[in-house]
Amino acid sequence: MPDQPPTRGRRGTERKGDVRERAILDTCEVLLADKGYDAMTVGDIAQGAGITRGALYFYFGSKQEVVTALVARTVEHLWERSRATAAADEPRRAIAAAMQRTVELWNAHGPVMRTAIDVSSTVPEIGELWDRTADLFIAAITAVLERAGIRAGGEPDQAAAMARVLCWMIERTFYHASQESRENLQAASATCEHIWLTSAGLHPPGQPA
Amino acid sequence: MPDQPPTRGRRGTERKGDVRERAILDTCEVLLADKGYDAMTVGDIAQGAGITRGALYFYFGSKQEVVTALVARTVEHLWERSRATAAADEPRRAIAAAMQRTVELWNAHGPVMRTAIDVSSTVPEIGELWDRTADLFIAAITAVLERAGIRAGGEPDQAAAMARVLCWMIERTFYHASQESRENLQAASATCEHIWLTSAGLHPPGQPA
DNA sequence: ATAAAAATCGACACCGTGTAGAATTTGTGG
DNA sequence: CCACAAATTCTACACGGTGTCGATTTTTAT
Repeated sequence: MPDQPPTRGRRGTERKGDVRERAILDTCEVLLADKGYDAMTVGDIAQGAGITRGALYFYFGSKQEVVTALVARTVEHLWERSRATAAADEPRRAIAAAMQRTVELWNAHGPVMRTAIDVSSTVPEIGELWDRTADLFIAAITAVLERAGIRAGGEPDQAAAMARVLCWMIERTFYHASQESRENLQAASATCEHIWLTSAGLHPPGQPA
Repeated sequence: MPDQPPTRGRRGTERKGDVRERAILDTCEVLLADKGYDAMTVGDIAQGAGITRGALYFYFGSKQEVVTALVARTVEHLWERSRATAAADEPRRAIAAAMQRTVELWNAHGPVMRTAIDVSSTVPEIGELWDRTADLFIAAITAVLERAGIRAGGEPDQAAAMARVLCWMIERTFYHASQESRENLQAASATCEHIWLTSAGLHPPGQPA
């Protein structure tokens, strides 16, 4: 069991291995951006981190585990920030804020996000991680839609169904746009926001004509 | 085997290899649904088709080529049917028809479609195939949006931008829903259609309340 | 019937993965 | 400083899947 050894004061927790582990994850992120998931070999990661394959297997049981840890580290970042602006703000403002935060995350970690999506179907752990993240988003979108009065449809959870679809729209759009350029991502985000607002029945603020 | 052995008249072009090739592709589709892309080995495909690995490599140069051919065969099916209802019909009817056709394709070949998406980033040929298909869709959606008068926005191609986003929305939603059940897919399709209509400014026909 | 083309097979080399055990470093208390 | 245990690293190996090659058998056309 990972127990806390009698840590002196506060700094006893910085084992050499912790640094290596971070180095491995960092290298992995670079390689992911560089050559992609399947082209990236365990040997590459080890070499980038300054150790041999054998040593890497001391920290992670497999290539998948490395990437899983990297994805976890990345989306965790998102979960915390998500809790902040949960369903507090005014709808239009909440939407804009959420989109902006998401754009920033994709700008900073696009390759990791894209890889997570790509391997979600083949690496169960990553799939679950991603699904949980999506559920968070869907819940947030649902909240906004309901506040805008969307129960209209026959089924009781019309808002949830729409939220799910809108979530996938954003995911997939960001997936593609983040591959092109930051400008593209920003523009795509605006388009998504527009459709989201329209679907919620909220007219875009400064709409000419 | 339902084959015409008499090479009389016109049927001389039915080489034995053509049958095998189809058998390989069929087996591949079954295995894709059964164990997924990476779990599926070239040996598995060969065995399912009743030949050895070595023989399979006479027809296809690699596992990727097999899957590429399978994807091509599947989406080709779509291109033809797409040309029929190009931009002819009345908007609302055109949308409904397109969605229904797409639902049917995903019901019949869900695993192939999902695999195509999954490996699009790692198998360039499949990526191109899929992008071309998406472009077809985007063009069709753009046509509908413009007919509904969507140039409103500042940029000249607001309709195209929205169409792209809507296309990805449908793709991703179908990807997930087709994994669950036919009912789910049908329901998801309805939700997508609703958002599409709303984005086009066309009120859904039988809307209560 | 026969020769070219088409199709099939078995064996081999290559590469990446994951494991095992030995060897080395690091931290700690006597 | 020394010894000992835990943490860390290395080298070597076995396994499985891929793709290639040359030999061999089956089809097909004449």
